[in-house]
This record gives sequence, C-alpha cells and structure tokens, in this order.
Amino acid sequence: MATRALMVNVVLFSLRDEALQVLLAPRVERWELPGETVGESEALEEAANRVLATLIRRREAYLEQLYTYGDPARDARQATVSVVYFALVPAGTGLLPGTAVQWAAVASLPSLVGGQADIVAYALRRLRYKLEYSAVGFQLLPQEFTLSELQHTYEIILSERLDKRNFRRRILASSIIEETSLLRTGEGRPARLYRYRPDAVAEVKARRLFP
Amino acid sequence: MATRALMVNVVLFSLRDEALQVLLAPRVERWELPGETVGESEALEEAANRVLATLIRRREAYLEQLYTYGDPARDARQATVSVVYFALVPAGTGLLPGTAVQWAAVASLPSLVGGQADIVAYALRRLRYKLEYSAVGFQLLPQEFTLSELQHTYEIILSERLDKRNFRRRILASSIIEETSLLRTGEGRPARLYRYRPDAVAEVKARRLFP
DNA sequence: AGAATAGTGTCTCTCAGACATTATTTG
DNA sequence: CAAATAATGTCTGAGAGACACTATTCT
Repeated sequence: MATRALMVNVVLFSLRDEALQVLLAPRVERWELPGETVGESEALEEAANRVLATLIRRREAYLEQLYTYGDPARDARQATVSVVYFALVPAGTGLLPGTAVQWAAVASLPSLVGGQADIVAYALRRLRYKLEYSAVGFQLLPQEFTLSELQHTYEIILSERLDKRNFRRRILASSIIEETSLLRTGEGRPARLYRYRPDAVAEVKARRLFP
Repeated sequence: MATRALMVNVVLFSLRDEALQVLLAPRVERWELPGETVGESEALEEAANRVLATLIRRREAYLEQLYTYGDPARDARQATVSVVYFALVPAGTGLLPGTAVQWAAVASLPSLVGGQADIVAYALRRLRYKLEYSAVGFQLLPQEFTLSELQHTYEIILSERLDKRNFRRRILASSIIEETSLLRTGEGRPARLYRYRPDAVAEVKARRLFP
C-alpha cells in the first residue's frame, strides 16, 4: 500500500521592527513555510521541533499544532499531507546562520506557494484569538518587559489601539504578571519591569455568548 | 521512501437517553473510534465524510478537524498517523444496519484502545468550549425544538444546571433562533417551537481575559 | 526648562446571575 | 381540579469602556 508523503510545516511568528513577522523559506520565485519530512518513527511534534532547531538559536519556543492539510486537489505538491504547527518566539530571537530563511511582515506577505497564504492567515487568526483568552502573548516578549512593551505587543497583533489605563488595570487584576525590582531606563521616566507568572492560572472568564 | 500509514478517525457525538454519547466500533476486548485509511488522492475531510457515510443514515453532519495524532511511542499501531475529526449529529439519527458500532455514554466509556480515551476527552472539552462561544449546539438538535429542549441539551453537555429565565433571555437576545408558528403539545402546556437561524451572525462577544 | 515616557482614578452603562409566580394544557 | 410543563420580569453587583492629568527622568 503506497501511502502519502508526510511533512510538518511551521508558521513561526515573532515581533520585529514594530510588526508581526513570519519566517519564510525561499522557493523558486516564491516563498514557503519552513518544513521537513517526518521521520519513520518520529512524533509529529518532534519533527516540528526539529524544524525549529534548523531555523533559530533557541532551545524553547511556544509550539502548538495548528491544522493538518491534505487535499490533493488544493495542494500543489500532489498527495502530500502537511501537519502545520504554529510557533512563537520572543522579539530578538536570532536566526541560525547558513539558512536562507527570511522574516516577512504578515501585513505585506510576499507571494507564497499554493495555499500557504491561507495557512498564514489562519495562524494569524488563531494568534489573535488566543491572545484574548490565553497568556500566549508573553511568548513573544523577553522574560522581563515593561507594561508599555506588553501593551505595544497586544496593539501590534490585534492591530488596534488600547487604552493605557484600562490595559493596566486589567492585566494587573488578572495577576498573570508580577513586578520585578528592576527598572528599565531610557528616554523619559524609567519603567518598572514585570515578569510573566507561568504558575498563575490563566482562567478564562469568557462571557458566554450562548448560555 | 517508505512513509507512514494515514487514517482518519471520527469522534461522533449525539444525544441519546438524556446523555451525550459517542459512537464506538468493537475491537478485540476493547472499543475504538471508527476510522478508515485515507485514499491515495483523497482529501482528509472527504475520508472523514466517508467514515460517517458508513455509520449513519444521514447526508449532513457537523464535521470539524480536531487534532492529528502521530506519536509512534504513544500509539499502539506503530507508525500510523491519525487525523481525528469531530462530528455532531442530531438526537435520533439512525445507524446504518450491518455495522457493529455502538453508542456509549461519554460519562462511562468502556475500555478504548491505546490513547483513544484521551482523544474522546479532548473532543468533549472542545465541544463544551465551543458550545459557549459558537452555535454548535444546534447541530445536536432536530431542526425544530423547544426552548426547554435546547436548555436541556446545554445542561447535558455542560453537566451543569442552568437558570431558565436567564437562559431564555440570553438565547433570545442573541437572535440566533427564531420562532416558528408551531407548538409542541404533550404533557402540560404546549411549548413554542423555535428554529436555528444559520444566517444569524454568531458574533463572539467574549469578555477578554487579557486586554 | 522642555521633551519624553511612566503611572494613576472615576464615572457610567451594560449585562451576568439570583430569584418566584402566573399561564396553559391534559387526564 | 390536580398535575405537568411553559412562559415571564426585576434587582443587584461586577466589570468594560471612556476619559485627562501628574510624576519622573534625561538632555
């Protein structure tokens, strides 16, 4: 029984130059999501981590399975099944040398190989969505950050201005972050640095639309 | 290049006997999620629909991709990748004759083959979650239903009693359903029948946990 | 002193949640 | 008329959203 080729692809987001960016690999005249074929006895997530390891200088990244694509009619590469993962790394994460991958702002993506623009769009929708009810946003920030930086991150991803006082009230009320004793100095008044509390239970207090 | 066997499995939920039930196929001494191998040039969703077609008398069912499992270490069937779909059919949907599948209440599942109990648990979590912010619950009801039946459906799935007045206020305020001119008679005062409005924009008004 | 950024409090309005009685039908 | 189920309204408290000024540092 001949079966179909299996690969994982990764939609890796990060913040760079005040914009949300995705990492893309060059392909003839186009770009594509980085990916690898899954090994014979390899777990899917293992393969996804292997892809990340070829791209970035980093031990850890937020990684989550996004969706599995496998419609031969839609996919240029006949008969390939692609398990797509969604990954986040903090701003400033370095790329490994020797790879031809490049960051591209999601707001103005280059031309991607068949169907992959939709995949990126879906990943972005998921990121925005998760940002609202989970603590995923901290994965895009360094370990310590100011409230202004945090707010800025949210604003970039949601493409929406947020009110500073309301933002602070709510983020602090959720006790998802804690003060450090450090300040970041720069232009203007120094800002207090905060740290994410992974132990904090990020309870979802969504107001139910339906009962 | 030898690649891994690919199959789809379906977690099919329905309401029966006042309980949420899943459809299971018999396996030696155990039960398993119904599934099929994916064809050479078949789309994944196509394969999932094919599985449904072997099980139930019905043209349409709510179908959504749930998760893809493919960890050889965890999976009994070495080197199989399983794309699991999540499906809902209305109460009373008939099974096709000649299959050995059986309904089982999710609250007291029989013994499932390796790892599949977790898959059902995940599907249930997703169902509960979606119930709160989307209109997925209507997929478990016939086309016309009373508000009491709808409330009952929610209560069964969420395992939680709901207040009748608040339930009605909110469900009606969302204008996700519309009155019909029909009544259902039975014991006690006849109840008005309602119908789901698929055209209604089920806008998610989730209260953000994080700004 | 001026520019830059950080940090803080109040009011209003909406809506979730708690709660009990009346209405209509059948046997 | 008793039993069964359907249908309906009000109050309270929490929190989202709108809004403007003071504080601290650097040059």
